[in-house]
Amino acid sequence: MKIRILLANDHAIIREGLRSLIERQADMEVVAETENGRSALQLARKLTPDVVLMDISMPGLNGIEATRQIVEGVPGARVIVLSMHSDKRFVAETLKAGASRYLLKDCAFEELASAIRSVMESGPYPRTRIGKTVIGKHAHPLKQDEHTVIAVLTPRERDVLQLMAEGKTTRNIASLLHVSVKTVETHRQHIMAKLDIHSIAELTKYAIREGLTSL
Amino acid sequence: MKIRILLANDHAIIREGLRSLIERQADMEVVAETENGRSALQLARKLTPDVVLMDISMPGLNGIEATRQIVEGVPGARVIVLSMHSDKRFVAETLKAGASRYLLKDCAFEELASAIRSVMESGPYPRTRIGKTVIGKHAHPLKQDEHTVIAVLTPRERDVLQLMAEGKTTRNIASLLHVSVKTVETHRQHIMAKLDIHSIAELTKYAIREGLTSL
DNA sequence: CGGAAGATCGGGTTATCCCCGATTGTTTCC
DNA sequence: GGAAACAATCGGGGATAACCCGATCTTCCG
Repeated sequence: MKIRILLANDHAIIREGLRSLIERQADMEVVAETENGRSALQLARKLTPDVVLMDISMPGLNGIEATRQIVEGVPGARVIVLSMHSDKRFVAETLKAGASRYLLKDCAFEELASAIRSVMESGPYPRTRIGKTVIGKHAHPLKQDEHTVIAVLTPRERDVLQLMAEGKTTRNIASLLHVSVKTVETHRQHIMAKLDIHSIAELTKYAIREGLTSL
Repeated sequence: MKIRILLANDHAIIREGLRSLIERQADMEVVAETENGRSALQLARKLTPDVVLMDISMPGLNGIEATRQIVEGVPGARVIVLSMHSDKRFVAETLKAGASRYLLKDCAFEELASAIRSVMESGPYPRTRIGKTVIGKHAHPLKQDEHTVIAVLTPRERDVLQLMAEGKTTRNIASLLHVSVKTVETHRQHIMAKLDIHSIAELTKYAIREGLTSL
């Protein structure tokens, strides 16, 4: 019995590409595809696929909300979200909505295929250990945030990083923290050394991902 | 003789999907694929493909600038841009950069295939009637985003902003764009003046919001 | 106690920032 | 068709900030 897959993605050519790749797998088949979240839900109810391959950004019902409703309303259906966003909050939202996996679009198809097989091996409702499973799963595409800011950076360094990511100058930060400019510079150097990030831009992105500042 | 195609797209799984679809066509073959604009240029120079299938948003050199340089530097190469942006100014910029076609990602693969064959039939430089052909193609989803980068910043300034937001230094950007450090500095000043943003951190956030770079 | 880690600062070198101006080519507009 | 505006390119030079080295002091813990 092949793994029955439903494709939900708003770009036709990407759906076709995925379908073409999936159909090369002997143990998988695409039972339907759709371009929006609402019909994804309807098709899932009607066809009860084993796996729904879901995009986040779709017109109408978005991927996260569609995931929530499919997981609740279609027994046995696992949802794998394929997204271009590596933002942690997207990931958290998606998993909270009941998705079994969260993969980035710059993963290889082989990773997707093994993710599909993997969620089939676990039961239909692997939600109890989603946290561990999935966080572990996307450890690589999210480029090693095993060591989150809290683990690696000291409290003072986090203060400095946050202010940097908010666009404050070194001098500004120094006066805000009531220390000398040199101290702030040292903190910044330590931050950059620890994270192996050597530009304000990348540091800002890191801080955003870690929730130290917002867009 | 098959049509020799170079794939440039920053998402691995989309590249694989496109490759899979293209390889089903008897008259086409994928000679190489890459995830960034700069190596697309290098590969195009080295392999002289018939068609470069280009994504707009790519790290390093973006698709528009890569298109410009490929059209100028690789005789006989036609560039077809595959984008998710239906914004008019993106289209205009892309075509001005010398692309032969501008297709949206929600087109069917069949449209892409016929576009590839079509640009092969016209000469290597069919730039004269690009306008009509392509504008007609994506006539449906045109929306004006007045407040985006496109309205305010010039193409070159967007290039610079993107590279800045990716953490490149001024010197680095200068060598990437083949201009002097002074030129990049001027662009940066213009960007900051136009946007009234005066820190790399805030500029990075702006670039992320505007889709010029990702987290 | 000894030693690691955190927070604080300084000196000197290098790079960047920011004001100015200047040239060339293209687009636009009356 | 010519003026005007814009875009892209570069340079000088002084102020500023970042970068790399090291150094002190405290705290905390085995």
